[in-house]
Amino acid sequence: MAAKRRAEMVEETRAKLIAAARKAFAAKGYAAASMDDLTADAGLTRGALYHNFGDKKGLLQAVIDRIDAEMLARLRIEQERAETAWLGLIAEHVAYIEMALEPEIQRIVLLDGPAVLGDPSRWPNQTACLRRTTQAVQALIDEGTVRPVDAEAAARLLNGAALNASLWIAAAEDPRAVLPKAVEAFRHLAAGLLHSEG
Amino acid sequence: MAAKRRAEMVEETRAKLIAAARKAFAAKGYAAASMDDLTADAGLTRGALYHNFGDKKGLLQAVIDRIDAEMLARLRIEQERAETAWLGLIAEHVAYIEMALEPEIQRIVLLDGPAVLGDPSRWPNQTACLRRTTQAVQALIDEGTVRPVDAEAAARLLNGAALNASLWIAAAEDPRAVLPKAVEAFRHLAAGLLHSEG
DNA sequence: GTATGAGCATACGCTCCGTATGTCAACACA
DNA sequence: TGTGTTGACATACGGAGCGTATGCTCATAC
Repeated sequence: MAAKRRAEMVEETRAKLIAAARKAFAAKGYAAASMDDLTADAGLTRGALYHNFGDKKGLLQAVIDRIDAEMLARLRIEQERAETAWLGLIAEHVAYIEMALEPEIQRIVLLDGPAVLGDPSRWPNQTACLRRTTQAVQALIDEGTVRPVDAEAAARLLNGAALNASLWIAAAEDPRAVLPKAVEAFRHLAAGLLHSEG
Repeated sequence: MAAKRRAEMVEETRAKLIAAARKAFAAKGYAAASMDDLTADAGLTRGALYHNFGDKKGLLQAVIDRIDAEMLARLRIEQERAETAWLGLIAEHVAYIEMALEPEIQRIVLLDGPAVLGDPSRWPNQTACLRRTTQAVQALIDEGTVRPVDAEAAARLLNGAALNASLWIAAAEDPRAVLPKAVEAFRHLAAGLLHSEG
């Protein structure tokens, strides 16, 4: 048990810090979360934090990267379940809307992330979710299902619509009641990208 | 010139503070903007600030209210120019996309605002822009132009799509080049709300 | 076995926010 | 016109938080 490898120790402390930060950022928001508190909560001090992540923003970036990876995995599952590529795209965004209902994702990834780190498309990780949507749209264009629009533009708009749907739902008194309304409206909007079948 | 009314003096200091805050928030972001600096820039001290706006968040709220009012006025103009209500809705959102290109609006209203004050739909002012869109959509549904979806849902999604389009454009290397792509994609998306004409 | 450096803790200074207190001018009223 | 009162703002103070500089400890290399 004792005498662990150095690399293992480091990975362990990094994981502990990310986990503690994730909890603190979700609960209090990035600005109100104290580095002293969250490091102590992980059984460490700010020294470990600055050594591993450089500064507070670096820690936020690490937390977001981790959450983004988890989101990507869940989207992949939704997409693979669908019968067609188009239905897969829709299913992904419905899943995106539902995921954004989770306070953790909303607060950290959708609110504080852009405010602190700038636009997601500039992040090092580039938001794997967005890349994935862009590729999916491009594939649908290539197969002739979707109008020949700019794939990245369409992806950004779809993600934006889904995102705001989530923010709206989350702020509603009864989130579960407005969710179907948002999903329906999203389906109609997305259908605008299809070729009109005359 | 001298011996102004008390009410005038107050309104003047409030205006000076809002103007200075607007500049500082846009340039450095809300978190990095120092209250000492921006009040000094307005020829005042933090005393005036806390007396008039309660705290830093109150000042941000006041700044956003002011910008929001200006945005609303510009949207109104765009809408009134259009020939039909539907085209007016499109024109408004195109204008919204273009407005969101301005760093001031992006930084203050779209990034820091939601992160600091929470979801816009919960703001006291309730984002006049959003209310306006909702009403416009409802009117289009009533006149039979738009499918019978939930008006607020559609409004949120449209605004969200436009917002993300703006963020994307602003982060692009050549904003003016991708703007038409975003506008085109938006038109297609929005068309999904129309009744399919068989 | 020792030297070296990584990994983390401790200590310090600086900035900044919010509040409590003080001061002065404008208004009300006699 | 003189005085009390209150609003508007400045000044002073305390506390918290971030980032850096420094110190300690142990694993790895040779």
